[in-house]
Amino acid sequence: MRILFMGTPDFAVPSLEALIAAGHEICGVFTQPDKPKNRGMKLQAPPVKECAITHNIPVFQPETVKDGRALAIIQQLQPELIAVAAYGRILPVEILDYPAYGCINVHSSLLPKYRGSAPIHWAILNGDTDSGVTIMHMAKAMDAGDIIDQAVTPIDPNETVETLHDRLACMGAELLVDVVARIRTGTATRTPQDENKVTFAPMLSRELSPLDWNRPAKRLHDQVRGLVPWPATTTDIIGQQPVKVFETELTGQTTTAAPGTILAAGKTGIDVACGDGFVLRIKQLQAQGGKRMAAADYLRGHPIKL
RNA sequence: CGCGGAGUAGAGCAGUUGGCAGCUCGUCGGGCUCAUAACCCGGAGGUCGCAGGUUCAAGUCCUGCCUCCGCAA
Repeated sequence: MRILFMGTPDFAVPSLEALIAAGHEICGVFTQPDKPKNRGMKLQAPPVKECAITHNIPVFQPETVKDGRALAIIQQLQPELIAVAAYGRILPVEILDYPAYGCINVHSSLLPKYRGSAPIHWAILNGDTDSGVTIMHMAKAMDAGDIIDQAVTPIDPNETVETLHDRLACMGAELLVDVVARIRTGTATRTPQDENKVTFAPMLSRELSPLDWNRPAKRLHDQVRGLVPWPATTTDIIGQQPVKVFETELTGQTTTAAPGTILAAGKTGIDVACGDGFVLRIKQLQAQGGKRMAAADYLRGHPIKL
């Protein structure tokens, strides 16, 4: 099938590669413009662009898709289908309506749960035990289109956004190829979303970072797992300056110490009392100006007196 | 030229007004113990990121470069 692909970050790359591998004709790739990023504000190409270039696929990076120029490009490319994965732009109806087979999207949640930009993070932040991917038709409202198919995966109680993200990206790619095949043969179904079950996964911000030790250990553990690698969690109970916490472990031990009390600091990590009386062990952290390291490594240069 | 921090033993850090390169952990050897992520004794391990410069003398001061990290996006 002649497909136009739209996507930007790492999450979208497996989908693009899967479509290519499945033998589809990718007539073009839309991705966000290179942006000044990181130290030195150097221009950085989105991962999808890198991927498209290595496959010699024409790349388009319009500043906006809402003026007529994007549509004009699409009309020239004449895709039968537009496949979108984390493109980061809202498509106007003229574009949604253009391809004969419509526009479909890979979304990293089990819609209608977690519409929005950070579904993977919120699934973990909320302590969900399941997640998944949805392929749906695109509608005017964000992530509100009819569902074509979904795939479920359990969330391990200790896994992080990083591993779930990668897994969902692969699952999404696989399901996307599957759905495209069904669309071609006319066997794809579409199921409207239950509007009563809609929830949203808003963008993350650094305001979510501080760890409140008055909260239960499990909730703090979820917070840590759900915010790596960015914005990560922070605490000021270690050292002079706040440190970022990247990995924790529920020890299952209990304590009567006040929340936020450091109970132990050694080779296994830093044990902290939480609001529900359980102990949370910090295993990996990052001090200001330093790099991410095991708590034990940190302690060698920054001993904690109990 | 967005702002700022940092490169010193395998790891994490300290190193004052330039004056013998240190600490904790690990590692190796030995000892103690029913036992250890325990304790005691001993040892090895450094081109102080790279290249120049100043100096009797540079980890330390000056210049350039490389790499890493935080903020901000």
